[in-house]
Amino acid sequence: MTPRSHASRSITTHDVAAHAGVSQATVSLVLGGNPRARVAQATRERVVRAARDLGYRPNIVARSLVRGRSYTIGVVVPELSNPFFLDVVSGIQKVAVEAGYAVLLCDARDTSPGRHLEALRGRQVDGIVIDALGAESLPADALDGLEVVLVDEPSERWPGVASDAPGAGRLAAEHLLGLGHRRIAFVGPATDVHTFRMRERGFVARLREDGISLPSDWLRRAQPSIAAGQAAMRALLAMKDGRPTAVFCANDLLALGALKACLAAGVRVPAEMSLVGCDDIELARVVTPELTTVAVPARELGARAARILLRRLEKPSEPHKPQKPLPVRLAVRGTTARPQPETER
Amino acid sequence: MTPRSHASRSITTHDVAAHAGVSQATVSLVLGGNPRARVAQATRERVVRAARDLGYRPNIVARSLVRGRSYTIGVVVPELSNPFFLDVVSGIQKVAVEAGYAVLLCDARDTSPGRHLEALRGRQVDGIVIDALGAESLPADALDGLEVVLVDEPSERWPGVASDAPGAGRLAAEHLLGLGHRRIAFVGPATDVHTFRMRERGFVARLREDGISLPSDWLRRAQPSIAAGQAAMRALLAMKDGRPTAVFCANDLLALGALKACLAAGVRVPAEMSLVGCDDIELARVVTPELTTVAVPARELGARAARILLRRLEKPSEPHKPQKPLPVRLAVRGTTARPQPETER
DNA sequence: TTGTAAGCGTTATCAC
DNA sequence: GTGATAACGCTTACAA
Repeated sequence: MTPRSHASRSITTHDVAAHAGVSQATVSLVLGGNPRARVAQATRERVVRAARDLGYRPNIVARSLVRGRSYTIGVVVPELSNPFFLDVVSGIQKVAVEAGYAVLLCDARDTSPGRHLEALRGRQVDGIVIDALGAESLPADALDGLEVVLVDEPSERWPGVASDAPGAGRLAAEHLLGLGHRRIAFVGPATDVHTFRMRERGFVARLREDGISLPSDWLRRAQPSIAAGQAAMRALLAMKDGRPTAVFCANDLLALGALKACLAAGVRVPAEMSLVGCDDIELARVVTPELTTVAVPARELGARAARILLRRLEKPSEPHKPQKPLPVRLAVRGTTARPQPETER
Repeated sequence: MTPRSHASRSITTHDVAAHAGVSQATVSLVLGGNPRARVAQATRERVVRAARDLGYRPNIVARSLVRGRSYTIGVVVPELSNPFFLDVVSGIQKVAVEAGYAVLLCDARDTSPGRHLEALRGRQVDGIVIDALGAESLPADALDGLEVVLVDEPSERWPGVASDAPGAGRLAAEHLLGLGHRRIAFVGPATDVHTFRMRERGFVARLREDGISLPSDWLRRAQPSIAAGQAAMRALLAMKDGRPTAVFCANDLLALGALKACLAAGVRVPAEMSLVGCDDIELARVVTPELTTVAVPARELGARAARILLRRLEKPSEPHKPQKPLPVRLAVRGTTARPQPETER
């Protein structure tokens, strides 16, 4: 006959104490995992047995209250429907869960970051990871008294991790240049996201080194979505005085949209149009032809951010030494090729 | 001079009470949102002002402890990387957040459902939504004393919501049959998921009504992933004695993989091969040609599940009246067409 | 109508 | 080593 947890009320340290014939405090000492808790071996065993027999499970809510720490962190991302952010989150989650922290996920698409932050504070989260959301532009006190780590976003106020965004742009430019392209366009998000700006900057800088500049018509702004990428590419294809032979899109979603627009318009990729994306989300290898793109280590970005956050939570004093941006690499696949020898439109 | 929250310790009801010149309990009465709290209008206003001035924010952890409810629910899904589940989750999240609940997301791919459940209990979640995960097969007591709602999974023990899975299969079969296909194959997941089994059943049943049966070679089992769909389709294409002219895949991921395999093998879609998926994830419209599929209302599924769960949390007594399965509908797009007139091979 | 006081389940500081 | 005991911030009878 195993002891039944009668679902009515759950087992507490008091129950365990009674069962083991010790005081409640002793149970807490034994089960609390406090390293410097000196308890006799015999008592310890009795307590552990009793706990196991009764199916004791510590109440984290109560622990949180007294310790003033919830062992929960919040994560705010622009939109989960972009697989890139999902990967970042998955990296965070892995590290956090292993360390005994729970993760409260917030999609800034449903609800404004400010409101998410409010809710997270109410729940006493210990810290927050913010990904590409302009933390600086939040209500000044929205982050007061909270440990914050930023992903892909610079700040002198908080620590963070980032990928090598200018490097990503350069890599894309280099690849296209190496293939022999000279008529090159860029599709970048309209939203003011630091990473995107830097990708653009690196890209343009590298082009300029080879004496190539982007006519303003060939610098399209769009929301970072598939649909917007499609629209941008349609506009590019419709240009009267010749069209580009290659396009770099600031993220894969845009590139996927651009690819779709080309195929829909009967423009062969990569024969008539080369396309380079950025992020290397799983989808990049689902489409045909597979997307040439700059791979960004999303999961690793998330994992590092989480590690930084947890370390700061454990020892708040320790100063943060800024990390080098994570390297990116070019993944050459099916959407890039040399420009056609004689195609002036 | 606005009052500063000195980051050191946050504002409590005591602070507000002192500021307003009332007792702490009164503050709780006013701010606790208790409907039957009778407080004089004047005091109420004083308290509310004080709270606002000080920037008071209720501590949900403390509230949880005393009320025995955490206002947090857990959600366990097979894998977030399948956009279908992400949609379900987003539906849940919307409803939950609006009602003041937080959501703890668990991806069963990282960690076993059993362990997730353990962690969720420790955090005193009030209830759990389990999506397509064989709740019946979990350790019997893993769900004891918890409100549980199931998505896409039958059970007499717990309430749930489901989509019309057999209907989805029938719809797919009907469409293919109507187009004139007779040589039809099926790719279904190897894992024993109820919804998938039902989709298959509905599909096969409808085929049989027209006197068509699936040769066992044409019934391929695969993990519900793009890669597996690709492999399954390759196997189908390699069949010696003629290949099917159409394939129904039990979910979109598989269909996307199948499409990719066809394009890679130079098999024209839909001219030489018709493909039907199921779920209607966003990706279905990203590929070229766009995927014909059976649309399943994922977000609505999630939203309903959450509503059922919340209702049960508010009034645990109320019996649950089983809901009708949510209807699905066919989305005819670019991957289906009449079979080629004279193609025996 | 408002204040007093008793917990909720845990941790942590003391005496014993 | 172990056991009282006092918090943690809040809700909720019950008393005033």
